[in-house]
Amino acid sequence: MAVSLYVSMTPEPAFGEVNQLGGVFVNGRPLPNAIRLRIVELAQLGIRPCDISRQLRVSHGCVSKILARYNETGSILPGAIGGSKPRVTTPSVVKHIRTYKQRDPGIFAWEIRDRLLADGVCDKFNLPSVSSISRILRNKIGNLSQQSQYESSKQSSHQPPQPTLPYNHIYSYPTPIGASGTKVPTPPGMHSLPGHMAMHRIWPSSHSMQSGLPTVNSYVTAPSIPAYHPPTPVSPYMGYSATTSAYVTGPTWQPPSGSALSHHSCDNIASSLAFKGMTAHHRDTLHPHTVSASAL
DNA sequence: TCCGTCACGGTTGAT
DNA sequence: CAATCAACCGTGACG
Repeated sequence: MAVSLYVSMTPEPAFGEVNQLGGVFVNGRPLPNAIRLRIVELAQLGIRPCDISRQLRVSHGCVSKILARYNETGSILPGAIGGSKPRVTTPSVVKHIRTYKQRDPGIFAWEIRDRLLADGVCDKFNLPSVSSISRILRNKIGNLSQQSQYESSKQSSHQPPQPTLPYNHIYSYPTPIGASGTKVPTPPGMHSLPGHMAMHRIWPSSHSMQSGLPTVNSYVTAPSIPAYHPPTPVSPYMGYSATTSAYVTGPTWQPPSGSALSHHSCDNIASSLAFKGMTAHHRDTLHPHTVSASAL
């Protein structure tokens, strides 16, 4: 069912839906990291998934999924949503194209294409089309002199996180998940979490979790689930604030763009429990498609 | 009653 | 610049 809580008709996500357990969620969007974290923590305390489900008012399917993922990958974080993997324009290909272009600025796209094939950079299956190469030349290599590389253009380009950051980046993906295999060619072992700029915008979580693990009791002992709080148009997750006031000092829901982000680094949970024990390495198993780029 | 799984309707972001 | 597409999401229902 998931009663919809549209308050008036605001197009913004200043609403949520209520599941059968009375929990608030936003369809299509991940649960806040704070909730994910609590699911894992409660599970680690030996609380059964069904109880976690009831306590946090998250569907048991979701609890199951999050716990399963955590057990498998060590991450509480959701996967990378959206986007599509570069099918042919992998960083390696871009790099080669760039090299060709540097060596011969007058080179044609079709010549580049031939060379990619000839040099074994691509085979006939992943050979970029001429138009793709043109686009690469235009978009990614357009300014050879100042950009060192595709990667750097991707990563160093956002020095101060702009409010227009893509949503996905609010999550700190301490894993190739976010960078998921081919997306961002983050070398293994990286811990270049965008974590410091994570989550400010949306999820009300983790602000008050200054240091690592919050003591679980802070919410475990909460008066278990007062009657569902009628949500206000503020944050779809404010229902949680009732039981876990510690979590909800954060910003309320903001429209995904243009909102003034008050940035203090806050995504500590990612670094604390986002991974069991491990800090920055060993993430190979993380994603079913941690593919291809590894071969680069 | 618990829990794993999956269809569904949804969002997101690269191409 | 809009559309497309494939990734992911949590819910809810089934077994």
